[in-house]
Amino acid sequence: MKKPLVILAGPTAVGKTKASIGLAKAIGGEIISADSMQVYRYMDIGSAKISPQEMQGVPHYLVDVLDPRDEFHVVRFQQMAKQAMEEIYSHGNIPILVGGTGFYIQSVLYDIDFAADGEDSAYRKELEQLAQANGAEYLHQKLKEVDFEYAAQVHANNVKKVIRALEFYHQTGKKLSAHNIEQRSKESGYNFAYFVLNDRRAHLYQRIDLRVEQMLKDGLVEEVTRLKGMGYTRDMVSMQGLGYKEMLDYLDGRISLEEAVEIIKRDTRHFAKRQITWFKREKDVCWIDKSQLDNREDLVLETMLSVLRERRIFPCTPQ
RNA sequence: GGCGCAGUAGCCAAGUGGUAAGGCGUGGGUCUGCAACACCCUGAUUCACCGGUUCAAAUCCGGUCUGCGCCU
Repeated sequence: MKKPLVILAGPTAVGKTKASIGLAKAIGGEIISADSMQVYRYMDIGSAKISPQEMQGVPHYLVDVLDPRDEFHVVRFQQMAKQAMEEIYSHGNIPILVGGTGFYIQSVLYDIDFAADGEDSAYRKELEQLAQANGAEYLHQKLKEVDFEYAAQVHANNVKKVIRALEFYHQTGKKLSAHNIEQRSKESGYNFAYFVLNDRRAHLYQRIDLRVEQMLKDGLVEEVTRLKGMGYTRDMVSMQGLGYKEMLDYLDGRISLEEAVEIIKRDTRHFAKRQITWFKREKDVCWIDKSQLDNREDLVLETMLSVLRERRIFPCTPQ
């Protein structure tokens, strides 16, 4: 019997957090954050982290658990999320995965096997230097020799991905392209419902702008100043988050505050667009368009509950 | 009213006789260990309008309109 799993995803600033609380309370769920920034401590404003009051007693996992110095990536997320799910199941509750990082969600939903053991930083560095010295084409050519199919898929300019594919081959002796095909064909081991909360593009963009303004009022500059003072620097994954890297640029005098704010707004819009693109090709997704529900939270919740009942993830309580 | 300068895609903008660079935005997409990352694709049958010169005009000439500046 497959275990139940509820997913609530969507682009940044649609209102996932708010919807997630109502949902959790309605079905007796506990929330696992699928967010690459809210895991970090001290990064509250810029990551739009849920506050303890907002949680309203609903248990949350993977929020505030890492130091900004720590590395965070899919594999780590997958491990931590699975562990949290075990705990939630042991309580007899339903885990709700809430967040906007599609890749992270996919990693647990389909239990993707990332194979190999960790990264080979020495080898990576070597490849990076090769790319630097001989150009991206050169590295892409090398990839062609070991994994023609993957090389055909990935653009030579996408050095990061080319390096990973080469590293994968270096570590496992297998082609990443073959591995991907294998993983892609997997069926989910969960009885799941995958909701994607969405809104009209123009309205979403408007919300993003407003939210960035609000972050400023809430003290984003002060937050980043504090982080900088604690010794966190831009080469850390955490400091590459939206709103953080731009504020560091401002604090270092590279750009004005106005420029930083404009860049944050623009890049957040770009980000939201990319998120939507991701969810569009995800299969078995249930889209919930807020604009078609008059932006009413009760209707959003009711829509989700009816799907859950239909799939028998959340049993209809006998009247 | 007179003189001068300007008018090129949603915005910025190159091009000054040979068949419309580029950037930004927008839209679409890729992604299987950095994913709030990285990367790819994406507009002008036409250069304010009308007419003329020329084999050929965004580019030259005349007129009209609009904006800006100066003068009266």
